[in-house]
Amino acid sequence: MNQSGPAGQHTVRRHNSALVLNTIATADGLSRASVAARTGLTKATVSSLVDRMITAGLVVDGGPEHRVGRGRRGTALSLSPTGPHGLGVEIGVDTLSCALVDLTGRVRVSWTLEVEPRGRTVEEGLSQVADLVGLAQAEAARLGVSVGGVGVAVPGLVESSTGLLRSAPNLGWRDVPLHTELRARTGVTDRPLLVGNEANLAGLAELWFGGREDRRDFVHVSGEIGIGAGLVVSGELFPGVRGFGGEIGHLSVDPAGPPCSCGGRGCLERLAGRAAVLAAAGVPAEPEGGGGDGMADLLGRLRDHDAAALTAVTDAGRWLGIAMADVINLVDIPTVVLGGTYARLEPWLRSTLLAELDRRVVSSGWAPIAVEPSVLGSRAAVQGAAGWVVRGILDDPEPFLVGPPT
Amino acid sequence: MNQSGPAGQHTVRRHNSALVLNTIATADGLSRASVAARTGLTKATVSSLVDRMITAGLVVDGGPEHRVGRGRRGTALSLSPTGPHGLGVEIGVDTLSCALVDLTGRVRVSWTLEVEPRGRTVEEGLSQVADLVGLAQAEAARLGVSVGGVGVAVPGLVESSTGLLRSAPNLGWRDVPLHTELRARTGVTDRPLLVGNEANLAGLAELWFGGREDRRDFVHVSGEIGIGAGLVVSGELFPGVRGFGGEIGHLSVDPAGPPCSCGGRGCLERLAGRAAVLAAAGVPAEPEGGGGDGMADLLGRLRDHDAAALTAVTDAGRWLGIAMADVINLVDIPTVVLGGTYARLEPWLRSTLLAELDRRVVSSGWAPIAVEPSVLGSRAAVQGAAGWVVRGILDDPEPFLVGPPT
DNA sequence: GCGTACAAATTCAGTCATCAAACTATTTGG
DNA sequence: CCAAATAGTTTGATGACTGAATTTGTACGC
Repeated sequence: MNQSGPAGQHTVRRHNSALVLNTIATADGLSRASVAARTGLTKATVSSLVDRMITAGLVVDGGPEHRVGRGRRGTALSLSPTGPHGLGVEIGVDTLSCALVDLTGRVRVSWTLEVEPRGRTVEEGLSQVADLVGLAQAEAARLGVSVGGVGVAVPGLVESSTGLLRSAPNLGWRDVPLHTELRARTGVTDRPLLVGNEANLAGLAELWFGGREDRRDFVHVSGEIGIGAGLVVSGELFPGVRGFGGEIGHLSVDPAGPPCSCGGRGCLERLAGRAAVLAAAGVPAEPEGGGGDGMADLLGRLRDHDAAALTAVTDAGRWLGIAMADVINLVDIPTVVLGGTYARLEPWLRSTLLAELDRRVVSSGWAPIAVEPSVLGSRAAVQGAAGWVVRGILDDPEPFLVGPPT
Repeated sequence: MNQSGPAGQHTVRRHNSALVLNTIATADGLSRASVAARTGLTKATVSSLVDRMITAGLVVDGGPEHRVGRGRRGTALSLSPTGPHGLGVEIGVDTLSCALVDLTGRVRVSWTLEVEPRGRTVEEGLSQVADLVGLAQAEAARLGVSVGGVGVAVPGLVESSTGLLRSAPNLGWRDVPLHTELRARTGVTDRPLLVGNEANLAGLAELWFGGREDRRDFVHVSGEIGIGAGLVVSGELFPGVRGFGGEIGHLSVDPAGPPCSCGGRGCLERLAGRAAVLAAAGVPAEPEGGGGDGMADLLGRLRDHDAAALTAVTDAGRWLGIAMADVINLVDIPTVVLGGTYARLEPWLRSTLLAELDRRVVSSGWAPIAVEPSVLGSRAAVQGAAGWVVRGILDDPEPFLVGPPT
């Protein structure tokens, strides 16, 4: 049983509102009649629901549609570009990013701040985030749109029930009550403020904005400084019980391998993480303070067929393959999407990765596994964070639909 | 969006019926008033719903409750022991089991047939199953109860959308359309006939009948001939996209380890499976045709503090720990339940297993992991299969609640 | 140029499940 | 023996959907 409460007519309304709004979202420009046909609701019901959404400013009633044949033309419905926006923030290791995204998923404005990497105190970090949110809210006001909520992406383990950041090794943060702190500092108290893991949100961004409406099941691997993953199943994130899911960085791919900072041995991150790959390829170490772009260097070497670079990357593909095989055997997902750094390395990783998958995945015989590079760039996580808010609205628009004055 | 269809009043009824029935199921002997209080529904609504369930024979109106204090006594409601039963079947390697389970989860009758291990053709196997189902149906008729559906547990990969058994190495079966075949052979066409993986169903059995109503999140490891797992999250099985989830038998715990029949190297099953542990402990090989009980032998040696046996089992615990750490890092589950063979070995496995978990699980620092032996015996999978049917009824009783004649 | 066929959208009565509140039934405490 | 408390039923109101009829708008045929 879905431990949910009692249902009443309002529940029906809620459900159908979401259904109609999502239908409009996935197929822009539908008429009321087509929405009715697609959803199985009556034209009358759809009209009633759509009217409320129009008065609430979530949907706009465009001009008449273009269609051949006789009969009256329907009016094209679309998500309102001036409806509530999602505000996404990403707390990166050396950047702080922010984006305003409208209901259709389009990025309206985005900022990226270079910040002092590491060594930042929690206090500094939080006030920087609060400032940025304030800036974005001002911008939203200038654009004349409201902010429907704030989503925050963090490179660490976030307890979903409390919004507590348990551990973010790359930031050097531990046990920071992000949700409470940011509510207080940003003054966002009457709208959702969501905090989530950066890799998970990047996965969701890929789902929503990656142009793969057909693919509703995949693992999105995002290799930035650490390695994380987002498991997307049936078009929804699978975050695990407390929200710590998808932590593939410390899957043990070689129990006899080199020791890792986490205490284990032969962790994926230690063997196929950015630092490990660059080192194995012989790329000079990146200075701690940022600046040097080892990845560009590596890509150059790969294009020049540098032997060490090629070996380093194909080896990484092998380790990644072992880890992904584990993931697929465990949660049975047919597609691997390579994001972050791995997206750019995909051409060179691909063959060894696929070879390991074919060999190790129990179901590979009759259900081949697809490997694809992500189409989103480094902004995936911010977009995911903002999109999270937008999704929340589309999936439950009821709070925005004030009762009609009648 | 939960790609579900339109909602109407009937949807509300459905939801609330399930809610009320589940409330009665989890707390036997409640009165209508208490159900109303717990669910948040009105007394009037609860009365109306309960009445339908009583006329449908799902619920019985017991005598007045015993309670101190003033006020009228309520009438105790319980699940009807003569309501529809779940019929579970387990196709094992050398056994064929079957059980009739009532709505409360009690096993009413159960059979176990020893059958020729392996070498059985699909044809033979299927007709044996059909015969057994026929037998059980006859018994149900004799008891005067109806069969609400049939659940079948198989040691192999079952595609959940089609009920196709893709592969069952230990049976030697491949690509058997179990669902269609069994529908045809058993004549069960108007009631659900569900086919699922044995390890997954054992996990569900642990959830429903293991007396752990509080624990709604765990991995259940069942080590019989092969090693499988059931991931239970928020009180529901997580079967993966196509139903092949939980295949931990071929997680690679040692990439440089011995080759496995699956083509990989150092698979968990190869290192910590029953055969491997027995061999490492120096227990004489079990004859192919069954008979010898190597496990009893092993347990004897363990109690006698036999060095080889102890090392074999603690090593297995270590391998299992590596695999479980991967599982937990990936899907973030706080509890490991050891079922099947491992339940009996738990006292000896425990410490090395826990040690690996503590070391490798990223979240172990602030969220300790519990390890517990299963309380269910070898009948777990059959019970799970039967319980699956019962759950289906409790979670959607509507089909059984014929409209009142009024 | 005009009527007819056709499709979109709205209107309105009907249905149905919930709720709130009043009412009946039962039991205890004073 | 009555007042207070609790269980369960009855009744009318509310709200959301449906289905059919109606209105509005567009194109095609003559």
